[in-house]
Amino acid sequence: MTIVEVEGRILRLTNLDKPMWPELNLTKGELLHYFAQMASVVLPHWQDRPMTVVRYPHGVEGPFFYQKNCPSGSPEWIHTFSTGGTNYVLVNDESTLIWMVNQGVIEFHPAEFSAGRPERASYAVIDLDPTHPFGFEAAVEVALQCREILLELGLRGYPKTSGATGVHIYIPLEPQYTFDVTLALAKAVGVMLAKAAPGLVTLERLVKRRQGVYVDYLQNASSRTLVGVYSPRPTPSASVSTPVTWEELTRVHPDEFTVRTLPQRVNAVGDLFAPVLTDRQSLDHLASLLGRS
DNA sequence: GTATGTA
DNA sequence: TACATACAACGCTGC
DNA sequence: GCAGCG
Ligand SMILES: [Mn+2]
Ligand SMILES: [Mn+2]
Repeated sequence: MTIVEVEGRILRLTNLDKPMWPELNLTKGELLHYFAQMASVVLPHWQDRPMTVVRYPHGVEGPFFYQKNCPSGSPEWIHTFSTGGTNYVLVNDESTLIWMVNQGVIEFHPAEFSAGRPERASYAVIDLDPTHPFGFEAAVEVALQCREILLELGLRGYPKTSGATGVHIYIPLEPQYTFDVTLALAKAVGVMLAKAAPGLVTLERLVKRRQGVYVDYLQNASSRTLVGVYSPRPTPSASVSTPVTWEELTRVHPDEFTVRTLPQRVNAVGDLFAPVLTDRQSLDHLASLLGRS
């Protein structure tokens, strides 16, 4: 056991040599180091967002479980937010982040709203999920189409890899729109994509009938979460959900962005998702499109 | 990974 | 003391 | 009504 001090708080870190990705010999200690390096970039994106996490106490090859409620026995300085009978952790500082990673958390899924305004979405999201044998390249093709459609609608979107084979496009918004509005927007974009690229894009909800890149517009709901930006994934490569520019989207592969490579990249290119925090857009000019659906 | 319940 | 168990569910959709 | 979905 190792005692560290983070932001003046004493943390007991356990099993630092435990392999979280045994195949890569990537330990919990190294994962903690990743988050220590990334904290200043990650925390603004997760601030005040009720957090769902996925824990792998024995590494990615072992069993996992989702966690929404702040567990009993957590430090008293952990901030929480209660809604609908669930007491969520707010990952608002580095000490909370480090404490959670020591608990075996690998995936962080922040809510799409802020605790301060739980009825209003911070962004709409276009979640592109390719089915087998379609892959990341197909998702990218749809993402680029999506960029054009959004621009025609007068909107700017910001892409990131999901860390698996998909792409997430965030459309940051003025915090005044409810989730029925963001759902209507994503659905309208999905319909336009399906029209522009039939055979490649699908809105089929039944997995066994689905073929192509699924536009998962139903992710736009207050009860839904998406893997957060800069969150690791329990993949063989220890990939990370990573913001990319539209220009590089066509020449990257999600497995090149990992727990081991991301700190260097962020030092080089900065936080490409920073605009998601500042470029808050209006949907008022789309009232007729989003009116009723 | 840790708290809690039960034998 | 030892061992088992919990740790998320919500709301919509298509049949 | 209920299974399927993420
Ligand atoms: Mn996805
Ligand atoms: Mn999805």
